[in-house]
Amino acid sequence: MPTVLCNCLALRQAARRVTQHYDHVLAPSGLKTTQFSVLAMLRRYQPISLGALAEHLVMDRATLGHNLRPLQKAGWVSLGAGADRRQRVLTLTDAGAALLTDTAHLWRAAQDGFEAWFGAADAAALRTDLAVIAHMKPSEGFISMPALE
Amino acid sequence: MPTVLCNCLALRQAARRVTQHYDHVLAPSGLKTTQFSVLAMLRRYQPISLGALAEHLVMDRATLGHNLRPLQKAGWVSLGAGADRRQRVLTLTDAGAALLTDTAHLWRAAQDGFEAWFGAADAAALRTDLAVIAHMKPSEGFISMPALE
DNA sequence: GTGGTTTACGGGCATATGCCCATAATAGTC
DNA sequence: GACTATTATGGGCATATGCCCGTAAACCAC
Repeated sequence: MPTVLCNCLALRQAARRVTQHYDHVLAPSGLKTTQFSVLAMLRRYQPISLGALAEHLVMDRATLGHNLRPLQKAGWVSLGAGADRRQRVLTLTDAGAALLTDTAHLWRAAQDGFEAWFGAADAAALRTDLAVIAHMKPSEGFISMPALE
Repeated sequence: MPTVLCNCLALRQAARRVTQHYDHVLAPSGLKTTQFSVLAMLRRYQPISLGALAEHLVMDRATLGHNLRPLQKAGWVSLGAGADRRQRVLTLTDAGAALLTDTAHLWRAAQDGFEAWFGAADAAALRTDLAVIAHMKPSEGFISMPALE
């Protein structure tokens, strides 16, 4: 088993492999894993601003903005105006909600397939570790810009 | 601590966050984390074909082909012809090797910064898990295309 | 209420990721 | 040796990722 020393490379490699698996299983729905994640998170928190949803997704605001483009074009997501006229409030359209419901069993299959191989308990423990990493803050000691400049 | 149920989303979120950290620290070198990984892996295995290097990186061949473009343009990587005229044999140029040497301390700083926060032993254990995931094969029971089609 | 600061987005740029298909070369078969 | 199958790569397409900068709105003094 080849292991790499770099924590970042190890994470990216694993993410690539697992994304391939989920993408394959989700393919019949026409959704990619990232898109499914956006829609699922949106369903949970709608109505919500672009920035707030990006935080939930641990994603750059601009990235989410770009990723929403195909979802709007497909008619799954609606961008309305919020009370604050700077904000754009996101909601799931009926078509988006229906698609999410229809795709749930595919996600379940991908999730079950992975956990059957890796172990459900191991997967849960791993997710906990990953959540800690995903939500770390520089103020907690994680140094993004060390004394190198 | 918000945790997500989806293993894939958890992995991608953590990968995004950690990539940001490494990218920030590597920024003075002009290299992104992915580019550093490609150059480092190439140094270790050169001379090597595109396909073989892609396997080491757990990356799609076409993706590596695209990622090599800016590295060639910058003069860090050289593509020569191999014994098999289908193959393109990759080697690190002198400039590429020098850049890698000069950037090593930045990668070390990023690595140390992460491990100081997450714990070196925990990070090593996590990398082991991630390596298992990155190198899983469908034949080992990981079902990429389940009985859904 | 004017002016400076912060916040929220969008556009542009570059890279990252991976699929599909086409092309070219090798290998295998008879 | 010709035909087929496999392998290695490149080009095109679409999405993913995140930076920077500009614009507009809200907030915050005073």
